[in-house]
Amino acid sequence: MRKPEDKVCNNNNNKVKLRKGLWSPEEDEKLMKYMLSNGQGCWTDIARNAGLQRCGKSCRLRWINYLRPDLRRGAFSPQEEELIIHLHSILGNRWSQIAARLPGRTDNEIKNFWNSTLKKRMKTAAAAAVNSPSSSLNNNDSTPEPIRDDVAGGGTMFPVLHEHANIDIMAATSFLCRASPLSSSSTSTSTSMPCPSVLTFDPFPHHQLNNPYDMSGGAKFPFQGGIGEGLYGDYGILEQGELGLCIEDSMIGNMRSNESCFNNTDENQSDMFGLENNAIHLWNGGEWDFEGLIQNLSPFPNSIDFRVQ
DNA sequence: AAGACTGTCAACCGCAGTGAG
DNA sequence: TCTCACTGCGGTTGACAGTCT
Repeated sequence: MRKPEDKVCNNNNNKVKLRKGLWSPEEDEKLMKYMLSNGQGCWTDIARNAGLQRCGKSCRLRWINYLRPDLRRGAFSPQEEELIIHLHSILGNRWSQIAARLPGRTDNEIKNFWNSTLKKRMKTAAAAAVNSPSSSLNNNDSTPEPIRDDVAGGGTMFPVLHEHANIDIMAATSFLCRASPLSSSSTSTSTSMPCPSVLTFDPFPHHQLNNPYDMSGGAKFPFQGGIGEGLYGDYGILEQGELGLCIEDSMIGNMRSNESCFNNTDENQSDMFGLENNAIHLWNGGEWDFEGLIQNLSPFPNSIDFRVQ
């Protein structure tokens, strides 16, 4: 925690000493009273009108992260933990978006929780999975080991398999499945390594989510830029320009599966998709892109069977 | 008991996006 | 079109608390 300190700032041409550091109960009370009676507005004005020697930015942060009446305080529930893990596997470090799906929780809170607790837990779980005797990665079979980013190094939770000329979709999906720390159906956080009955993986690494794929001029290779972190669950979220690809794990053995590929071209919204009865269900009306997928999967085993549901 | 180490979390910083003038 | 203020976001810092040695 920072000690309160004063800083001389030029605020509206007036030399005003702005306080920094921890908020005192008196400051909290001033801000709370002002916000409850006047509501949200320009934070610079709020800071001034509430009689606080704080910058607007500091007031905003204090209100959002601590004073807001609708904040849910206390430890994260197991359900919340699982949701955070799941959402992070989809959204990456987009804490505000994750927080938006957890009522009463702030992005700062979730970020802290992730960095202090969940990241370590996931790393441990992933290491255990890789070191597991049952892991194919330790087997001396002929399956080439996918190249992966380290969990910490990549800043992401799950292994990232990069596109390489000889990447093997079978090995990749198998790897993701075995390395997955989460069950697709479990409702409780688990550190065991169940193999999900349905494996969904996101072909795009999280760091590319802000750079939606350019779908102009034909579909892009869905693994372009790397096979990304897995979406371990029975639903997911597609942002604009993202393709989704789902493979039913139980069919990996003979490389025949119920597959779908779609992309979301709506810049204003995310698409939820889910799996049910081996079919992909898409809400909000994403645009299917089977031709592109099939075309772009041509370098891969042709025994994969894609069907429109 | 005390110092070292580690975890937690509030708050700051810098950057990017946006809108008004 | 440009500038500037404001807002929101993610990364980082640093103080305190708890645990370990």
